[in-house]
Amino acid sequence: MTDSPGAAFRAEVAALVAAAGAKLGLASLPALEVPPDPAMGDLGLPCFGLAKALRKAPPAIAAEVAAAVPATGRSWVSAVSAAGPYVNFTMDRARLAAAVLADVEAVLRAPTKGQKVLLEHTSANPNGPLHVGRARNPIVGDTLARVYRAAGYEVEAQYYMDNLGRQVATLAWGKWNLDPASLPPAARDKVDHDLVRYYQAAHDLAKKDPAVAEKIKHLVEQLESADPAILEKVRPVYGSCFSGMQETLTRFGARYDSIKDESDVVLDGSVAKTIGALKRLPIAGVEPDGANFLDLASLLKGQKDKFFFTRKDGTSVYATRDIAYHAWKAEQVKGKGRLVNVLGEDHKLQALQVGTALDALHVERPTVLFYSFVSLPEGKMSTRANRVVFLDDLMDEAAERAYAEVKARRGDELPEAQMRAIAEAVGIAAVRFNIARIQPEKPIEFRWEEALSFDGDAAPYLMYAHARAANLLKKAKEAGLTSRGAATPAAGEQALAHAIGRFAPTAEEAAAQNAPHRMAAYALQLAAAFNDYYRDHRVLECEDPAQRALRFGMVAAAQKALARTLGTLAIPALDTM
RNA sequence: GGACUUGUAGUGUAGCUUGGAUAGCACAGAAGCCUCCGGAGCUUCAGACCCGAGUUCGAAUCUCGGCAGGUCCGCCA
Repeated sequence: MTDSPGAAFRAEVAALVAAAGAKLGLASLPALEVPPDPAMGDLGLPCFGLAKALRKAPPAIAAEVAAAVPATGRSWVSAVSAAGPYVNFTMDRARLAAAVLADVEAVLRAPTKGQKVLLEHTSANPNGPLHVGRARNPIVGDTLARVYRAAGYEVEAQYYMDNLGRQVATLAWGKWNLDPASLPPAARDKVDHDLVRYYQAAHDLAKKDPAVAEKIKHLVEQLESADPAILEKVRPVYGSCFSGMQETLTRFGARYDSIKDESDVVLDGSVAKTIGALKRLPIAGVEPDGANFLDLASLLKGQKDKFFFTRKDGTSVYATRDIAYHAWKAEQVKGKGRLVNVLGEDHKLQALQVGTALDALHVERPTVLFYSFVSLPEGKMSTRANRVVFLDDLMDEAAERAYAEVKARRGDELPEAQMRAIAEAVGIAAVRFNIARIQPEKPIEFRWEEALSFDGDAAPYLMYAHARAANLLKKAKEAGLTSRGAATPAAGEQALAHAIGRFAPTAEEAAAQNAPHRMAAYALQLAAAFNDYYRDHRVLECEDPAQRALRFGMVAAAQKALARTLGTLAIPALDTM
């Protein structure tokens, strides 16, 4: 697999700089950086750090280094120049533009990594509808999965079904024992909204009535031991709740490749095995009442030092089963990949405990991407306090507002059904993008106007750029245009090609840093680059056939690049909107 | 109280990992651009690194201390 043009260029510059450094007798060289203005070059070497060793002013050093760069071995480097204290290297952009024109798919393709990424995200308890506070998990997780794929990894996106434990037990007990007539009406006619009423009522009842609390506790115990009979009895309840949640996630564009039940790791003996292994660790200890713990005082600073992995009766806690689950996951990718988790910041301590335990067991720990909460101006989202925005409602509202926009613009030319379909795509993409573009560790205060914004740095801007390209291509094809016999790419083509060429490197960087929001930033840059080109280069009206073919080819390449980029963000690439 | 995390124009953000050349983008504001390949677009103007020390030739970026917001500190999940 050949390197993308950007990677090949960087490697070449590194080799040239190393050769120049050797000629001047320099042991170490500063890191390359990207100049602020592309007119200066594509990579620059700052010479400040060399001033002390050489006892010369940085600009003089830059001139010397530039002169020492060998003239041979230049394939992607078209110019080397000293600019003040920097040595700048310019990429052969005509060659890049030619590569984009010849085979844009090859330019967009990141080299296959031959590595698998098992990526766990969302994994919400199946006891009620998803709200916007939780929605950041599928957005970050699903986008990251798509970015990893674009970066050349094989990805399995997994949902960990927490089907043991109190939440499911409470839901099931409520469903079996409560009279629907005694419950408040469901917020909407959808199974997860219907079922959450039983969960809430049972939860409230357990707080007031010790007998109910005892019954639920007993059910939890039966579940934790993964009693098959009980499991089969509970499964239809949480299963139908999950089907409602899945409907929401599917509409939201989030896809899973697999679902792993928590009960599996109990049934297959992993949990028992994990408990045994943990007990044998040097840092393991036992309380007088029989509860087992790991003493993490020497490993975690300032946190709770005792991490309990069994109760006094010897049963496992959630975190113990999580360790067993991760040991199982590690086995799945052993020697051929790695684990990535997307978790809310409230799981930080728990992830630290699980990770530390995995280290002690010599099992590869996952890398974890934490996101901060989406809260309301009034405070943290809470269903019980009636301070919550459901994802279903947000998507409805987004689609409704988008419909108003489509209707205003295209009302007299498009059929109703098509306008509805466009509105659905635009509205949901806007909601996703408005969160996806923000660095995960930044807290977000939810405001309807911002979540639903269609202006500026937003999904409709990206979708519009693609629709423009697609529409233009359609007309060009009808006019019989092709990209054969194209003229030589000039500055305009080179600028657009440069933006297109950044796709694969951006995906690789975003994957390496677990930073899906970088893909969103890139998408805005690519769309802006296309809009610049579109503004300055008429295609259909171009008189010169060679120029026209060149422009057609560039727009065709840009359309493909935009479609690929939108795909990593789960934004539909519409041909018309 | 402790640990972790965030603080960038009026507002929302990028850049911080790997310190460097005019801190990028958008909304709102001001002024413009369709005899148009769709104006959900484009051009111009104005406006910001929480405070204070330190390290460095150089700090939005690294370190320390404040201040402010968020999260966590269950033999719950």
